[in-house]
Amino acid sequence: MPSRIASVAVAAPLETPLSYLVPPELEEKVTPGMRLRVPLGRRSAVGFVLETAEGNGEGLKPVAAVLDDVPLFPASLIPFFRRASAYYRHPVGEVIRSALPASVASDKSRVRTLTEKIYEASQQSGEPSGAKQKEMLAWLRERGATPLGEINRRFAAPHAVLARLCELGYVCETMRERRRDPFLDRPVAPDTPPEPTEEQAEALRTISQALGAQVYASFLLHGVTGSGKTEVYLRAIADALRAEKRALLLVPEIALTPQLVGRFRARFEKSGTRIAVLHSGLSDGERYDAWRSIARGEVSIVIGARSAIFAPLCDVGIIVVDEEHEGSYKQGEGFRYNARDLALLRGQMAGAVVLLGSATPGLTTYYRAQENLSGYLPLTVRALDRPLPSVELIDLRNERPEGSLSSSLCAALQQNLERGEQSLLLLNRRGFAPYLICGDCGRTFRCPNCEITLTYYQGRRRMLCHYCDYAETPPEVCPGCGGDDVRPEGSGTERLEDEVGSLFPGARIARMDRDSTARKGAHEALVARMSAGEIDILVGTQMIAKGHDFPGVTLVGVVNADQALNLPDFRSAERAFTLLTQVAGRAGRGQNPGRVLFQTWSPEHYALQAAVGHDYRGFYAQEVQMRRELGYPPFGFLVNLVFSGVDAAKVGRAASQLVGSLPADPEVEVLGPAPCPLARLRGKTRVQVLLKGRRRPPLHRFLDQVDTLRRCVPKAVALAVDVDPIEML
DNA sequence: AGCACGCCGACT
DNA sequence: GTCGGCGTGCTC
Repeated sequence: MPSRIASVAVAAPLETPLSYLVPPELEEKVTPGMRLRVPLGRRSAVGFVLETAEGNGEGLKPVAAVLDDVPLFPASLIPFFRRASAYYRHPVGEVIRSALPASVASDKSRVRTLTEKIYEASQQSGEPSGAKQKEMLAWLRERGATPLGEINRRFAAPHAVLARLCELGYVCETMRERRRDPFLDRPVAPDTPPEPTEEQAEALRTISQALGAQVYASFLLHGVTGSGKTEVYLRAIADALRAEKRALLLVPEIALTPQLVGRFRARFEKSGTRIAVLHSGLSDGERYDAWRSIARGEVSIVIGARSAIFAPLCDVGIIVVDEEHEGSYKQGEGFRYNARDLALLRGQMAGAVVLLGSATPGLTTYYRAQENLSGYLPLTVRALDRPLPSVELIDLRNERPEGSLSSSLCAALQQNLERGEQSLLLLNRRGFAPYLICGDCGRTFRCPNCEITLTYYQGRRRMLCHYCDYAETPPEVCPGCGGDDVRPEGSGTERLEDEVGSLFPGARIARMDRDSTARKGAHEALVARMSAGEIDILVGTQMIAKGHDFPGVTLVGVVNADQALNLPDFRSAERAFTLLTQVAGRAGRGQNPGRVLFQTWSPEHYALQAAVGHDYRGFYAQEVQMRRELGYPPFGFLVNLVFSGVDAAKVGRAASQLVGSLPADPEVEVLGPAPCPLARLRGKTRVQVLLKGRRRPPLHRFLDQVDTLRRCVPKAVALAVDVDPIEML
């Protein structure tokens, strides 16, 4: 006898979905996108319905319960989840679980939907007799539907009055699901859209045409810093909304500031367009509310970081990825997806326009545009015709400064202070010093769990590991030789801040890095102080290079421009060029022209030379040649297999064994096993095997072999498959 | 991931 | 003899 069968992605590392019998009384509710409780072995688990069909239900267990009233995501997203799962070699159930807000994915922490009472003036004309009643009714008539919370804020003890107004029929009371969203609480004034420049208008015409065609198209919006990419996003999205479509905007987490959200609200809210903001600062409840609201179709624009690519939005017309080159779009563990790449996939599957924006596009993105695999929309002119800042290199080999700052950089800072203009100093390293060393015996202090030195923090008198939570108090005397000359070596932002403080005693100095912005609101506060001109010199890590427009900054100094170049990674030149170009772009955004100084030991390096000349094309030409010769992206594709476990011998054995059993394949190069650059992390030994292929399909077929062989990897060794890795530390 | 089964060492 | 160690394998 045929029965209803549901294919369920269980939130567990199972390669395939499981089939369950749908009891007749649940048939109506078991539809794609629904969350279920299903029996799994001797326990039960959460699962997501992928599809249902008629079939032979013999031997199948029945669905235990349906956990939602409405699906958590539209059925149209399911093929997308499946493709993402196949591409990144990660179980579908886990893919869906990491897509959903944490509170929904497990049913341990159950989030209750908050409701609130809404009061609205009815059609009934006339006036009540009481003065208080009159006042409140007039207020409600003017405001429209108002939640009780707001009425409470305006009127003291409104209950009796409200009840009477309802009784008389002047006001109706309804319940509504409450939305909690800190970004959307503050009022914003509508903006006046600026007239697009010629280049912006040209880009918008092209995008508009693609939107009209209602088929997939991708574009690179290549705009120098300050050229007005956001205005293009705003207008392109407005265009999509006019065609009854919805929009998704991805931004790097750091850019998720009130400013950006504010610009979108100012542009769209007056027309009643609802915006949802998904960001890491949301509580479980807030995230859940935003998600539900999107799933119910109440939202037209979703703004969010990486994971927003999975937002349950229907009828997506346009997906914008701002700062598409950013590494933060790649999730570094678990389900290791890249939201930028998934944006292209989702756009393809939805027939949407995908707009990738950057001043320094990722090499692969630019290559795709060169090969006409996507459209190319250049913005070369800075708004208000501001010139690009002048960039100079300071050769540290000639200067050999005593502290971190060369005399030229000091002089420039001094000059800027005298003029009353602001400066940024970039040093991409947190803490006081990267390590402590004993001056007598040379002993350094390492993390017992990780293969790195402990970073010294002078303010806190602590040594901290930046990878695990390990912390210890620095010793007074060297535990090895008893010497008392234990001293910090090298410098980080904390030391630089001190140094700058003693060089310029009168200056107002602040520091921006992950440590100084850990507290909620601290980052925002620093940005506000900087914008208000209350800081003369801002010292910081790459955080200062991103997302902010400080018009008062006319000098940018990079303390160690080589740092990014010396990482063991084929992308180090690209990363250095991007960082330097981005930070250089912070100078001279206001009235006065900008000046940028890079301190370096290798001034001849092409990444530095290109950054000096604001020469993306020059950098690209050099870099692409190297990539072509070595078969790196975009001329080849990589998959990194990372083995890790507490027992070093087992990890090594598992890796060698797997590599030994892999069949020879002319299309795939197997490099390794070799220790990861961070050979030990959080107490686990890590070994990697890098797979390299000139073409994607054979490489992915090869991964089927890996999937088969991974069954032989003992449980004590974890194997992570990282498709298109961007950091291999 | 759980959770059980299973096959080897020191205990009532 | 059994309590429990964790290595291996399965979950519709």
